[in-house]
Amino acid sequence: MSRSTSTHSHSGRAGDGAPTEDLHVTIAQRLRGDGLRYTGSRRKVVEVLAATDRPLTIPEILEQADGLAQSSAYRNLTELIGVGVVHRIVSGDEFSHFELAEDLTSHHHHLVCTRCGRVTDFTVDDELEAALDAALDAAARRQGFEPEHHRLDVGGRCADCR
Amino acid sequence: MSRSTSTHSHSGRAGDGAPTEDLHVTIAQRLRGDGLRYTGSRRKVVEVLAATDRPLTIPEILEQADGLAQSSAYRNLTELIGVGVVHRIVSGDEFSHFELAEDLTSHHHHLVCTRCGRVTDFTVDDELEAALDAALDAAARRQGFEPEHHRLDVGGRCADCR
DNA sequence: CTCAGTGCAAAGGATTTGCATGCCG
DNA sequence: CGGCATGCAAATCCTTTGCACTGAG
Repeated sequence: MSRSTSTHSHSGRAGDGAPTEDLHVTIAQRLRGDGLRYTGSRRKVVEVLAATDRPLTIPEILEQADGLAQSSAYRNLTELIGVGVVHRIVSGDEFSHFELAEDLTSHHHHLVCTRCGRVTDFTVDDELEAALDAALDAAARRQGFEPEHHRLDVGGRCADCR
Repeated sequence: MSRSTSTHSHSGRAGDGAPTEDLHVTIAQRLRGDGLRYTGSRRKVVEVLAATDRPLTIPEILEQADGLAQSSAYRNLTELIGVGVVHRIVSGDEFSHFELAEDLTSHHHHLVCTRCGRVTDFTVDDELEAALDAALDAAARRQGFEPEHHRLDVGGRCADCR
């Protein structure tokens, strides 16, 4: 839960200095809670994900995590997903995209380019989000469904592919 | 493209009699427009999808399309998707789910069970849907993104898996 | 020391594709 | 008849897994 107290909402850059150090502390704790270690590889993966403002694919992650084996990347991500630190996005037929879990960043949605597959984040007005949440909850329960989260993707052409 | 002028929105059941006959006419036309044929296999696939009220997987489709080869089912679905008659849903790691395109049915969203993978349809209030649509459009364009459609999925536990 | 983590290579599994044949128009 | 459609089997390709070794506590 711990809504990260990070001063800035991880605008884009970062991933190095100390501003996000508490992020790593939080993650280390969650992993430890499951008897897992926050190794250099895992931290590197997290740093790569934290340094960008959009979900990344395995190839993109490996590109920045010098020397990390592909299988290790997949395994690390699986563990991180297991402790709720990372979220996986499946969008299309290509590679899956990975991002830090929303409770480590903030609730947002995705713009998925139907041409190049690129995924970008975006948010909607809080008020609308609340109304949406309430409506979804009601509609789901009406069918005996217990809602846990919602995912809102907008498909279309990104600025580069228009 | 071509906002179909189909009169009714095909409620749910059906798939046999004549009430949905114009659905097949529409589909046949779209296929023909691309030099493709509306064969028995393809019609069968469409009938299976039209006869249910939720997206189906390839195994589920094959179960009802007696004798159809798996590769043909995939190929038929690919062609049908190509002419905008069928839509593919990727939700998780398992099989993809397929459903008739929204302009042949009606705009709706999905409840995806995180345990058994089952996908069910649901809709939200028209007013909220309109507000949502406007907000998404604005947010997308703000990033130079040309929105084409939106997909709203709610993850959670279905009635059987609670 | 002990056990989780890692790399490498092989296995898995949903989906795609090559090829010869069947069938609609 | 000509070309799309279909089956079957083999190939793809992202992702997972087996195994032996390395490393952190």
